[in-house]
Amino acid sequence: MSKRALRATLQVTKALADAQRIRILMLLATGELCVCQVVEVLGLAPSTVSKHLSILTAAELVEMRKEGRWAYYRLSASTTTAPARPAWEWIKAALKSDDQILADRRKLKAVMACDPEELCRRQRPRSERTT
Amino acid sequence: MSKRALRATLQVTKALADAQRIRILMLLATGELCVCQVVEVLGLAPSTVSKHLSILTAAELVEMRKEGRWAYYRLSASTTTAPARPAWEWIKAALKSDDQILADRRKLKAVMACDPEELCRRQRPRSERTT
DNA sequence: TCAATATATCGCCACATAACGAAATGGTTG
DNA sequence: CAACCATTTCGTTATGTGGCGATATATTGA
Repeated sequence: MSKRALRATLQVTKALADAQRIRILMLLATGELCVCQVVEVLGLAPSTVSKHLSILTAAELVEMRKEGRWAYYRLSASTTTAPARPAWEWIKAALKSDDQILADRRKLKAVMACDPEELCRRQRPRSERTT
Repeated sequence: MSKRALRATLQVTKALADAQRIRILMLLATGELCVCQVVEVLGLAPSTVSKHLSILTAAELVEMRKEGRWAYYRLSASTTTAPARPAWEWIKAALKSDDQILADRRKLKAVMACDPEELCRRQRPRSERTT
């Protein structure tokens, strides 16, 4: 935390400077989620969500756990405990009653109701009809 | 703090997601400065610095005071006291011993030694020779 | 009023970045 | 092994943003 602190700090602030990534963090605040669940709530392409998650991971705001074909993401220990925590607490508090965030949470509840298998099936490209 | 909190929050995180703006905030942490002093330390064009300051002002991280032709900027009350404060405290602490930031502080000390009039004279375009 | 001047705004250019679809990857299951 | 599948990586495109110089604005002082 001496030479290149600015670089590291900017990686975090840049990660936080995007609406979709904030939405993802707020979703993960409710607990661990797999990629397809985030995709379903945000309504973005899987590749896009994956990119956002990799940016959050690089900034150490988020951690990943692989289980078979599924990837589960959660807030990292450093987000909830380490130096960056105050920043995160501020954002979390500020957005507690934001319309978009509340809508996301409602949608998440619905998404959590059906299992990931079903979600992924729905997200598959339409071009897979018959061969 | 209910409907458009995300928009407001993003304005702050985006303002913090740029190296030059962080450098400016860290300079202002030492006290009020006028534009030409910031220009001298950062080594950027006055118009560029002015833009950065307006972005910081829009995010309410910084406040301005005009005195004659000079504009003096300082950290805003909301930066140092309001909700965003934890985020700022985190950044300030993280960059306390960053090389770039330390270099800026050293340069600022030199810049503070001569008065603004002199700084502005040096910053004027060379094309003003004779008519 | 007019010239000088500190800062702000505007127009432009170069580069960064978010989004997507297509293809690659790594893992599971038949 | 081969088909399948969730996720990631890659290539492309559209938009956003930082930088500068030129110009505009507002203030001082002659």
